[in-house]
Amino acid sequence: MDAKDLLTIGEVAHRSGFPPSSLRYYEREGLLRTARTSGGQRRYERSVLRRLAFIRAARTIGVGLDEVREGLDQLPDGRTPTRADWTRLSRSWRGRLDEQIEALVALRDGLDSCIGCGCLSLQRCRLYNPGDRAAEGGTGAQLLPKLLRRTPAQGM
Amino acid sequence: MDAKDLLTIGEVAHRSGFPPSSLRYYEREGLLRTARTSGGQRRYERSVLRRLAFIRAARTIGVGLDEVREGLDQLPDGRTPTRADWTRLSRSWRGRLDEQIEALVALRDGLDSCIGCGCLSLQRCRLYNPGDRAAEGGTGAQLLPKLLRRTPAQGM
DNA sequence: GTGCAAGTTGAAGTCAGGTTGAGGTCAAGG
DNA sequence: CCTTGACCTCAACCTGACTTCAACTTGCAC
Repeated sequence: MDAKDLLTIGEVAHRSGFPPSSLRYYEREGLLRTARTSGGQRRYERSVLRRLAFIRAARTIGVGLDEVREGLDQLPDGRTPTRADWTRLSRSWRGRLDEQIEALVALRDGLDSCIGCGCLSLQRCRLYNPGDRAAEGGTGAQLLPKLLRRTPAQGM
Repeated sequence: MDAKDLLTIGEVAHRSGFPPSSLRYYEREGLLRTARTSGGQRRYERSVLRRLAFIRAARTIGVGLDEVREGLDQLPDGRTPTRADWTRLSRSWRGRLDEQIEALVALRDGLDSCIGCGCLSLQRCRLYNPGDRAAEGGTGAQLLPKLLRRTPAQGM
């Protein structure tokens, strides 16, 4: 924890797999805090790697940065987060993952029956017309949570 | 199939659940073709509803518009698509869905073990460090296919 | 004390998948 | 014929998560 343990942005980038631009971006967005040298360069504590690991996992399962920030904000500010702290955070995603899986399985099964029947009917097909809403409702119900839609993710 | 069977954009919007703006957008993007009245207004064949149902299902499972277009392009141009045509298209998504589910399940199981061990370690944790690449590789392997990342999707 | 890789900033650009708005036109009922 | 709601186009804007750029500064090795 001496000053000499601090990492440069390049080192953090290398060890975390996030490019420096993302690290700066996360800082701007309030997900990370950094110390600075007298000259203004960022110096990261080792613990940032854990935070970044958390962020990566969150992003991977589709948690948006806002929510990630909320999660991270719940970590104790002074002391080093304990195992229990991280566990609590992770557990909520377990539920999210379960939901996502459930939604996908339902969709797959719906697709199966569609293939079976060959219908693809607006009127009858479960997959294409989730809420049995045929030619009625306005906005069109979404079967899957928005989370599950894909993202560009052209970088990395 | 008389001229009188044609639908206005408003009717299609209502029946399909897509807002008119999306219908116009899909047309610009080459996913839909429309007839026009002498005055330039769109008139849709009834079959567009089926196409739109397909598009909705595709989008729901995270297929991008490019790929949807490719799929639709494989439909016979002259004749009405048969059951077999739609089935062939749908079947390829079945594979995609299976992949997505598999990836999520793997992720969930990884998360389970993380919660179990409370580690969340960059060095050891499967979830946070998928490729066992700890502090080595440059870009950082992605556990999930890009498809699975979420998208803003603020509209609808 | 100098060279230069690595760091800094703010502004702007990118991507998909649309939406919104202004300003104008169409079509159908009365 | 006239009104009115539905429709038209084109351009600009939106979100989220970043990346890229230009112009400049730091910090460390030699």
